[in-house]
Amino acid sequence: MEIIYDGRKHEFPEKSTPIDIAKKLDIPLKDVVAAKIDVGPIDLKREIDHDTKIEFLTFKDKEGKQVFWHSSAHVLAAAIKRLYPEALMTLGPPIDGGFYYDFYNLNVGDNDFPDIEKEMKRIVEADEKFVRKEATREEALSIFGSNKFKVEILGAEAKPPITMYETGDFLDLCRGPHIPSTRYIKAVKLLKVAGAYWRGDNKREVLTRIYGITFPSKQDLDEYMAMETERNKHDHKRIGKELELFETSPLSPGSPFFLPKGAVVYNELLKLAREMDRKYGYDEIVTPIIAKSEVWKISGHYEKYRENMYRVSPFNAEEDEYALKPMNCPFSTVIFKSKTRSYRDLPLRLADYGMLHRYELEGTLDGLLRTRLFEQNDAHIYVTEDQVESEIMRIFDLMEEVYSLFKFTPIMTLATRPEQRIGTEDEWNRGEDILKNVLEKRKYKYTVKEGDGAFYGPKIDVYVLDFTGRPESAYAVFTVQIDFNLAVRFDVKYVGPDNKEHTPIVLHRAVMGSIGRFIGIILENTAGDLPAWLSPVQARILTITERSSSYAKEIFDELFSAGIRVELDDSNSTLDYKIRQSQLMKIPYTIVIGDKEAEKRTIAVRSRDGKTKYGIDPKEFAKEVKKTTETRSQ
RNA sequence: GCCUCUAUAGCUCAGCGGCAGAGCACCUCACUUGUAAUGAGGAAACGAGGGUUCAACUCCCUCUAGAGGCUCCA
Repeated sequence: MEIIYDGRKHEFPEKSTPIDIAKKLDIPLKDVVAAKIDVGPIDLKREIDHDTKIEFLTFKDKEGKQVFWHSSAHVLAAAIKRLYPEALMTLGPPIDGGFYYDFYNLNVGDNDFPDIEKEMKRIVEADEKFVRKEATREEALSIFGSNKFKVEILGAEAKPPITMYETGDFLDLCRGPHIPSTRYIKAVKLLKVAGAYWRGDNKREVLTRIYGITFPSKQDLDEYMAMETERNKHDHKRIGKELELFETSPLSPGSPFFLPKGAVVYNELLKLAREMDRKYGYDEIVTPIIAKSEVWKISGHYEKYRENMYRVSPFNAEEDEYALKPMNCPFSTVIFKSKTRSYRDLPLRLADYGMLHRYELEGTLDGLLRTRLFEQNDAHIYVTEDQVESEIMRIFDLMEEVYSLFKFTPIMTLATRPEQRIGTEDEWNRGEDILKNVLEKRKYKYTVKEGDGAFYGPKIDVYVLDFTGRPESAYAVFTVQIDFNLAVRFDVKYVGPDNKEHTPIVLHRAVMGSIGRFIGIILENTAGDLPAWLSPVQARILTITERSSSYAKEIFDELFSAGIRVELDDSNSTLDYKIRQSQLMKIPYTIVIGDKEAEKRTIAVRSRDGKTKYGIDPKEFAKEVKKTTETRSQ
């Protein structure tokens, strides 16, 4: 078959699939589908619209979803145009979970959704065809000239011929492709309305962004809604409240208050962090939480980061300004410089778990995941140039050991040189090469974020997905950064084998992002079913009647002195009730004590999945729990 | 910081321009129970400050806090 793409003819075997074509021409699959409209049938999961004979991908394919939702965005825009003629259309792309469309000069809230949805359904039921039209730039400008956003698009990126799609009385600039007709959209749901900046630039116009999702059947929508409900169960803020782990208070917005149970989890993770750091050759240091702002002026952060710092003046205004530290970096230099260092001292690994304060903007706070106060399991490693790679490998060894304890799906990114940066091109080249090299050697899948590095060096970040696997809700948990800046700024030197002074390179790393964030991520991933070693209460003892109270107390004492985190519930409510409470608190082991147990001096152990074992020896149980706690097995 | 929304009891949620409602949790009493909610009774709330009104929890404004986005970010 013959395919015309970009003005040139390409010859393909008759049975070529769009995937083959996309690969050969090195273009996105969806463009092939668009091109294919004029080409004729190709063997792929597909549907053909019986009226238009247009072939399109089914909703089941990822590309098909994108096409479907993109078309839905057009339907939304068409509905808005009818209901709010004064609104200006801008852009409306498909996204991972649906689509959005940005409007200028539109003021709606979610209470308007029912009306908009109704209008969309009207368009859907009208069975409007998506008709592709072509125009020259001049023709397009005459059509969209009154819309400055469309004019900007036409000026900036659209290459002639300009393509437009018409749906009924609605015409929009669009590359396509689209589904043949609106009638394939069987279920419509608008999700949320949000403000967004034109071109993502917070100095440009604020647009009204409406998010929505559509499906080819009502049933798909129902499934989606069920999934959303399930997702809600994984919300760490909810879980934190229900399991009595942490609170938030207007007394200190953005700073979590860990309750006794939450503090147990917190400290268990700190313990893990310390054990790992010890194993991998780190020394822990403890440094001030507040210091003269001078420090950040030297480091360069003051210039860039001042707005996010908690700055304080002591009693006399003339005194130097102080600031709560937003990062630990500069303090490790004081430790390094406390004596003359030799190349034999390197790598020097200094771990610092200091409390950090960053005045994050109000709208960005998010439970434990984004806070104003947090504690990183942070470290700074001073290395010579030829130690950089092996040291980063070692950091990843540590990371893998920690992450193997959790069922995480990590996403890795390599962030490269930003526009505003310090250090030589040569340093950046070498730094980025080393990071790339490490990623390749470890066979990690990663994406490159061009220009996203720190001003002082490139970095690798690791994000963890929540249980729905949606990348937009991923938070960075791990980071490793190469820093060309710190040692220079603070005049840090070591003596090399040549008996001359050299400037070390500093590596920054954080394994858990912050302890609090890590807890949040774990809660989202487990829905609160923490592994026994991390559970604030590992076992709860329930009595069936008051007759068993004294034996239950004996068991409690025994487990407690064995170091197990145990609770006793000998209240006089029913067993069913107590079981339910224990289950709701997600306690790994529920121990039931009745007459039979007291008589035989055993316990009955119910695990979280509802399975119960009777006649267990309490000593054996204690031993088992202690072992799983120490080895951190599931 | 920007956009939209929200704020009623410890929690989840009703409600209305004219006396504040429920379920769970809590307290008391009864019940003494074998693997996900025993029954009865009781105590407990309209985020803060202005304004409109005879009257505001309800309408308007400001503030504070929260949710979801945007911009940021461990």
